[in-house]
Amino acid sequence: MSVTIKDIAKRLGVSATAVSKALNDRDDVSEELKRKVLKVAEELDYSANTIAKRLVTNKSNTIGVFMLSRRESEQRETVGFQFLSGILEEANKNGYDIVLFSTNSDLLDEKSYIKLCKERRVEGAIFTGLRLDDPHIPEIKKAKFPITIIDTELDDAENVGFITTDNLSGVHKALEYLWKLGHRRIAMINGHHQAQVSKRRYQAFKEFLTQKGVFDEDLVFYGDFTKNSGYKAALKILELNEPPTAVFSASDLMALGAIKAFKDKGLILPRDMSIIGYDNITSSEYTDPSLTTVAQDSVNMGREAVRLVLDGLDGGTMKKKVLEAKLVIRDSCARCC
Amino acid sequence: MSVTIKDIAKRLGVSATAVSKALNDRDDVSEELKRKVLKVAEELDYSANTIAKRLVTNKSNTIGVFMLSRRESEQRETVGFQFLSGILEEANKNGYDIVLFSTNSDLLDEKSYIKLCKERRVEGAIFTGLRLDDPHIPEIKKAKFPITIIDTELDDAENVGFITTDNLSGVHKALEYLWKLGHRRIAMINGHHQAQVSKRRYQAFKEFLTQKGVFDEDLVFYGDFTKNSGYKAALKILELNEPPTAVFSASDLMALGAIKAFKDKGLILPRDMSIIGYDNITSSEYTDPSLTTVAQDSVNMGREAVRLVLDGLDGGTMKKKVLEAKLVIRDSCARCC
DNA sequence: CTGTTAGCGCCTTCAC
DNA sequence: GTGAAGGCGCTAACAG
Repeated sequence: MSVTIKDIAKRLGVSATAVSKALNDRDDVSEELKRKVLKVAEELDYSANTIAKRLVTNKSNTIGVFMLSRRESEQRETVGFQFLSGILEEANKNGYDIVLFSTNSDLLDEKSYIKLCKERRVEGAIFTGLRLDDPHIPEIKKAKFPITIIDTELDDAENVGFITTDNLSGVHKALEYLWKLGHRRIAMINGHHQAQVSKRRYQAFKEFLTQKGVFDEDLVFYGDFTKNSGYKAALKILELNEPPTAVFSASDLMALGAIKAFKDKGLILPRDMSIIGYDNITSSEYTDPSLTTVAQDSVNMGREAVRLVLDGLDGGTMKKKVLEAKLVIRDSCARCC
Repeated sequence: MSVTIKDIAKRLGVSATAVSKALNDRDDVSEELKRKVLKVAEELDYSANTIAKRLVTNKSNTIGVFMLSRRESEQRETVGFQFLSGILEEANKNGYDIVLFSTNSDLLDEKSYIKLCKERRVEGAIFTGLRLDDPHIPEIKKAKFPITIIDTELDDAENVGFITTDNLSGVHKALEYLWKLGHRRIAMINGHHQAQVSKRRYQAFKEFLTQKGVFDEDLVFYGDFTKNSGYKAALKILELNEPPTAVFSASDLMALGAIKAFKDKGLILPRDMSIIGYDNITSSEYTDPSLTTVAQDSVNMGREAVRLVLDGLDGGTMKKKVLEAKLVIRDSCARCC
């Protein structure tokens, strides 16, 4: 079949062990043998069999990555890809392979995430797009290997860490900005309840405006992170007896839908309505008006997610890490009234 | 350590062989034993060791996916993610794992793509973003396992297939549309020469306009698929003594850059300039004016890429598959003059 | 420095 | 139906 260390050993008249050691550059082999082994390996076009190595060392050098809720979170096209870039970069840098899993696939319908991980003996896992109503959450909490969840914090889970951007300060920055522009009546288009960020952003929204003495529950609307749901929410906002002067959307995609709705209804933006998004997806730069939004460094979040897993592998308990959110000011907000 | 089939065997007082057969649902074991084995497996929280299985069966059930040129092809954020979605879906459906590799990582700097594949014993591979000047191409051509390259066709490579959308008809549809709107002086913003699609789209562009008798090499400009390069190309276009009335861009991202340049220079779009893109990235829907563009079904391309690999595994020679391109008409083109 | 022995967890023959 | 023996390719111990 394929070339193995035995073939190299035979060719050189030494033992397989010696070849193994030489290939792993261990210091209990002579430099000369190393050279010879490398040379013959080259000649025979030898490739190490990672699978055999993983079996015998009982180490898979693999991190499983789950990209869930693909369908409903269209914005993940941008953000999800950036996560993945960061994850890949950091994992490969540390000698780890990434095995990717997705929802909407037969594999996941039949087997649980954790089962999938165990069978492949992945050393750690990273989840994105996890919903709070996911039936596998109890199992995730009990996992015996380190897991990082992006944007969702689970309690009572020893081996589960999480990484997010600071939703509280992100939302506050956005509102502070609107406040300084003179807006006092501010609506929110929130995401669905199954995303933890929705809760966090809502809390931050409520906290800020309550402190200012102008919070109004009737100005909070709900979508599901899709563009269309943002569109619908915007229409409802316009039906209000006393519409707000500004809208804060919990995601860019919903903000884009809202912008479309406002324009369709004849509003001139940002003159007639200020709007601010969250995520800084690529498209937000190209809308008219371009969208002011709260940005997270998604590539870096991916990197950090891997680092947290790696730390967990080194024996630490899983950490929770919160990155800074940044306000990206573009053209979708105007001074009020 | 972890639970193995031996543990199950011991518990039931049978041999490991019997357990193995039962777990694999083979027909030379009694139904009763199967039931018992399954029950005990559950009790002991047994997970099959995929690694051991792969070693002994000499089958990795893995497809390697390479996402190259991340940096320079920003548009891949959208398109790349869609490819990946399709790949994942189809691979998982067929019981294959996806191992992801990326460029800009130490792993790839040290080892060749093929070496990476061989070591992991992947059964097939899929490449996206491959550049024609990639130093590993000769090695890819000689690969002993099936490979699908998205959007790039390699000659004299037995095990390498490719999948693309029909660039010829895509470009012709775009130009036909402009032609019918009365445009006769049409410029092109092409991508860099290291992408095969650039060559194909240029050929199609040249062919169409030559046939109409109005091809002008001086109206062909080059970018590198980035937004900024589109911006610069647009500026050059405006410096022409006799500027065109329409621009065909080989990518949406460059088109977006061009739109910005035209607007910055005070043109009213599409009145003063019609522009048409290629790719149908998410952002193209949100620009002002929204971008008319040639769309490819990237998710389906991903699926097809996997199917081609799977076909190759079944013994066929690698096929080349061309999907239909579709013109998505939005608001960036106007009737000429 | 090098080789011998043993075994990772599983599956495949081939007896019984 | 079931089990014993052997081995996938590699490395970890230990002995020399």
